[in-house]
Amino acid sequence: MGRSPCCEQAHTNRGAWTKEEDERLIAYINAHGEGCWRSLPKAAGLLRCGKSCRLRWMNYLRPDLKRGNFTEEEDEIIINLHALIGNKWSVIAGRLPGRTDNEIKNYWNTHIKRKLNARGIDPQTHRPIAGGCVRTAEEEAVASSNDIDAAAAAAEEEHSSSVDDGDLDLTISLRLPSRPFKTSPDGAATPPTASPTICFCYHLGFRGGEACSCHRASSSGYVSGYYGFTR
DNA sequence: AAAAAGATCAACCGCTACTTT
DNA sequence: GAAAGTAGCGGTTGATCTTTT
Repeated sequence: MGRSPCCEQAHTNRGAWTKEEDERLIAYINAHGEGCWRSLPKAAGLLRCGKSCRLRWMNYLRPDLKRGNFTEEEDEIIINLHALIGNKWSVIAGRLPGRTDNEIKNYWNTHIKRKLNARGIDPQTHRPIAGGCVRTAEEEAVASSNDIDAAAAAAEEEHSSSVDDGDLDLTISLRLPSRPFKTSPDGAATPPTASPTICFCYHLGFRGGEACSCHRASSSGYVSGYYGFTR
């Protein structure tokens, strides 16, 4: 599918934003609200692409942003959530009011990775470094689910003790194919079309505890992951 | 004081998911 | 159902700042 460029490269400014550009963007959004980023630059009189405007607003100009160092409490929340859901920076940011996904991503790469390494923990797997033993695929799968449970429990404990707006709840279900793979004349096996899935339903502390969005299953993936939230 | 190395973070790029036609 | 348009996400880059030699 073809995509048109998000902006006319030749007629847009790039690089650092000037004070005047910031002021224009703030004034425009204060007057008209967020929305339709593509047409915003023209309407606001900015020589920027919509993407750039959105990023600038979301990460630096929004009035509800919290600047300054991360607290120990925030560190632990980030670590626990990362153990649970991986590099879902926007989801993690959603649990830290005033923090942005970009800020958390940068903080993770510059501080927390090192912090975990210093603790002897692999930042990607959240397992002790220098394990040494080799697991089979089945053992790996079981171990992974146990790790997720542990991370969920840790995150829930952390969350309930430090964040005042809800509980963390993790639900994991596994759905295996109820029908066998089809075999084509050339011998190639193809999955059944009834979209068998392994469904991960994460509910990260949103009041109401709505069930996951499994009904929105990806049509392309045999294995799918979901995390659906409500406030 | 100057240069080099390392750390930080704002911004861009490419992609995917979602929505509309 | 397919194509096109848009918003948002995550990875990466590069400019700038800070620390070390």
